[in-house]
Amino acid sequence: MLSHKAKYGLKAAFYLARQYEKGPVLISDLAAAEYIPKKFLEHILVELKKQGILYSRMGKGGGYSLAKPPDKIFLGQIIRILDGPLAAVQCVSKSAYVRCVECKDERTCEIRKVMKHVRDATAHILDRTSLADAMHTKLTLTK
Amino acid sequence: MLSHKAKYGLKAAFYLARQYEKGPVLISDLAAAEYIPKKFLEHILVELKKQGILYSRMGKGGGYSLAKPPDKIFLGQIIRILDGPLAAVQCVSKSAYVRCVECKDERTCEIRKVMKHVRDATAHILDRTSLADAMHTKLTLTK
DNA sequence: TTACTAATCTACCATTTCTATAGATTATGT
DNA sequence: ACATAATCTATAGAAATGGTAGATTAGTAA
Repeated sequence: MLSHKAKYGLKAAFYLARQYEKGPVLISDLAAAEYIPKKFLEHILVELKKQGILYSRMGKGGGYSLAKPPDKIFLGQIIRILDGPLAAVQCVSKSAYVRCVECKDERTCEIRKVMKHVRDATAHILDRTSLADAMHTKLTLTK
Repeated sequence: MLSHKAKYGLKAAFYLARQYEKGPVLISDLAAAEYIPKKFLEHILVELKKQGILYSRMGKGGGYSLAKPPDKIFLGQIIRILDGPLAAVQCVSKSAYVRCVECKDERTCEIRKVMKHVRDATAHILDRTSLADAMHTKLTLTK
């Protein structure tokens, strides 16, 4: 399950994408517009800034904006920053591989086999869908 | 991320699948064989039994076994029972739909759009892969 | 009917993670 | 110098997670 944190982060990113090149946005405005607790949002934005997704300025006329154009920011990046690896089991993660302690033989582990497929399928979507894609493309909603 | 609970549950299910039609298996044996804390495993097995995945008998000669053949039990069922819905956001779940409180318009929500794809992709895999499939089929490991 | 076996039930607890808030501080523009 | 707006540090409540303990009930075999 996506945490609130990641959900808020995505919402913020989309909001900033809609304001892209229209000047910086105040945390307060963002929080109010997307119904996100302001103080919580602060933490989220700082993390996204540290990872190069957002840009910010202090003081008068300051605020937050995207550090890159909306078609260069992918949902997978944002989710990994805020929720950690996409993989359902760590032994199948590319960005944060860790061997399962109780695993006797990784090569024959059925769970690993299947979860690797799942990981690849979700990464395939989330690492190719940019903010711009999600906003503009009419993604065919399967039923 | 898959919880330990679900991981243990899957491991237990695969173990019982390998013992299918060879008589009941003791919780203690299962726990020892798969390195699962016995008392914790108890809870997991009960849940899987309640949902019709497993069958059990008390007393001498008792133990646990699969309630259905390994090709009739799908990983998605087990994971849902132990970890809840597969969907990353509830508003996209088929088995446990809940509207997102802060959502202004579900039809235009970008997060929902993308996460629906992700849900469909993972459900497509997990609801079609049976214990037997995962054990026998040589699933092509994508790279 | 007694003894043994093995699952079941109820309750509890420690730890971590998640979500959120408070207040002081630092940077910036005018 | 002043107002503004992000940043930093610390904290705290709530929920989820992982795990344990002990008494109880159901079934088997003698």
